[in-house]
Parts: sequence; structure tokens; C-alpha cells
Amino acid sequence: MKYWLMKSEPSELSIDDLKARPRGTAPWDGVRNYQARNYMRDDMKKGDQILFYHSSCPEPGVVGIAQVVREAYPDPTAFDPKSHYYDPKSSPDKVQWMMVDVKFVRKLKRVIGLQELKAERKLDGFALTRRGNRLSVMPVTKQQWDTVVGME
DNA sequence: GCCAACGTTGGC
DNA sequence: GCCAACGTTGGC
Repeated sequence: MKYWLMKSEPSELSIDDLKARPRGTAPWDGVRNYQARNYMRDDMKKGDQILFYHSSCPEPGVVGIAQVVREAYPDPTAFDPKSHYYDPKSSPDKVQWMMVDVKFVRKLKRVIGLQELKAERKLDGFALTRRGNRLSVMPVTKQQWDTVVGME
């Protein structure tokens, strides 16, 4: 089993939104970055654990835990001209973008803020806090996972 | 709204 | 293959 961190803007999909979905499950659509896609397509397996991170919001930080419940399949928003995530270079015949389904596990008792994560020495080298990192899907080591969850 | 940092595009 | 221009991300 692997560990991941996934970023979501709470105005798009917050941890509470995820919890409120039927079965607490949502497709992780809209990823349009090759590296993030490759992680989802090649490495994410059912049961993998996810740190759910809120970005572009008043209090950026890790807010909860989710897990992978369906492995990679084509992201239909790429084929939909009306979608904000439409990609004309993609088609059902030539799938470019894939997504996984994630399921709510639990909320953390509090938000582990970005500043706190940056200040934690045990998280030196953490992909999230590396300068200029913009990946929305990134791997987390077991040690990093334990450290973050341990800060709850 | 600003800006740093990065990815992508396209001319050559 | 290089690199400038442009678009996006995301914190502040």
C-alpha cells in the first residue's frame, strides 16, 4: 500500500464536500499535468491512503484522509467541450487524461497548516513543501505520513 | 491582485 | 534541440 497527498481547492471539492457525496466517493477529475497523471495512472492502487490537502484558500493545509477506491480510468471531462477541463487534443480513442476515484475516510481533528508542515524538521524534503512545487498529486513516504498524521 | 516558479508551446 | 513567450499554480 502506498501513500499520497492530493490537493483540492475547497471551493471546488472540500473534505466536507467529499464526505457529503454518495458513499463519500468522488472522481478526481481535471488533472492536466503529466506527472500527476502518471502517478494516478501507473502507481495508485485501490486501498492507497491519501492526505487530503486544501489549496488556494484562507487556511491551506492537510485537512483529512481519503483512500483510492477505483484505479485509473479515462477522465470524461477531457472529452466534454462544455467542461472547464476540456482538452481538444484528447478523445475517447486517444485518451490523454486519467483519474481515480477517492473515498472519504476521516477528517483530521484540526487543520495541519502549511506553515506548520514547513516548520517540521522531520518533513525536510517533503514534496509538498519543496520550493516551487505545484504538483496536485504527489507521493508520500510512510515516515512522512506518520509524521503528518502524528501532528494532528 | 501580485508575483515566483514551473510546465507547455511553438518558432527557428 | 534551444529558448522566449505564455499560461497556470498557489501562497500571500
